[in-house]
Amino acid sequence: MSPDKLSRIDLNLLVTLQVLLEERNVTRAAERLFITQPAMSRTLSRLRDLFDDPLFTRAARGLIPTPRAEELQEHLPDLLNAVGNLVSLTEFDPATYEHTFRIAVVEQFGQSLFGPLMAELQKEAPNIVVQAIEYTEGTEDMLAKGSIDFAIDLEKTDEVDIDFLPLLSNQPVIIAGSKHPLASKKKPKLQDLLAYNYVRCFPVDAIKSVPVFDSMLEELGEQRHCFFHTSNLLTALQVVQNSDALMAGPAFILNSELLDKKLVKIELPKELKGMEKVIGLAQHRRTLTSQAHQWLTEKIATITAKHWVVKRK
DNA sequence: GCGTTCTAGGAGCTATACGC
DNA sequence: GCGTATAGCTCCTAGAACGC
Repeated sequence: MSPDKLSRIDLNLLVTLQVLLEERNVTRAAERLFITQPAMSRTLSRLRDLFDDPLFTRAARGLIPTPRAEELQEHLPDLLNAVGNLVSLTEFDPATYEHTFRIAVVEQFGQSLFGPLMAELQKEAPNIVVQAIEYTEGTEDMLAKGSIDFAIDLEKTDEVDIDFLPLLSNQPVIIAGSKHPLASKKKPKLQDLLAYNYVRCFPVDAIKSVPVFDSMLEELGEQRHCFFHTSNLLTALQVVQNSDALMAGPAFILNSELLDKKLVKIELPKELKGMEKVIGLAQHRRTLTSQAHQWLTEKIATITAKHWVVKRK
């Protein structure tokens, strides 16, 4: 049935039909619903128009349902219960809540987020499913259209319908192989860093988005040469480990177990120190009042505050 | 744009006719 | 006689029209 036809159906008609089917008597059905017998008779008339069926035939005592009415009687209780549940469903309970959340995230961040997040969800909200979507150029549009729920974003958008919750300030770190010439240099200069190739670990499709390190260099009128692009952190670290290339990433990447002794952190030159970018959680405004989204937002904020702090220097 | 008035339609009421 | 259907009425509400 089309939505316009559906909109013409008065839900009260179905409630009345249910009572009529139970009582099989117009007068008693009217008493149960606190209306007069003629009013109930008129409602029955409207029900007959709606279903294009007499629904009941008169008998010496009360009414006898037609086959169509008996058929409706099989479905009405479940239907009315479902409507009742829909209306009264106001309390969010993570233990029973069923939903699939889609979160767009740059993999470097996803590495440190989804492990602890899913561990908590498994315990507290076992019916919630999370789909991690790779951050791309179209992520903002997807957020606006509702095809994703959240995006771990590198900067606040100008889009008025997108809410941005700051999670942490991010100062990138430079990773290199342990035998890299800069590994032992205590105070490398900016030009020292720019003399080497870089591995760009960032979504390859996000052409217009600029990694934090690149935007910092832009502010200084500099740029780096990236000779390898990948969105896969493990692959990126493998390339760094087996070449003299450098890689810039968020500071909490130092917590990653993927960083073994074959990789070291390079000191940032003084020009880059103190230049930070805020990473935040973006979501469309229409989900701000959703208890489930609020709950997950708090979880993500708590986890990032706990796990995105650098433990390893 | 906002508030007031008018109007049409829906729903319930009483009284009463009709059917089983 | 009991229960249902209908007629005619009133009341309420939403939308349109109008004036400020």
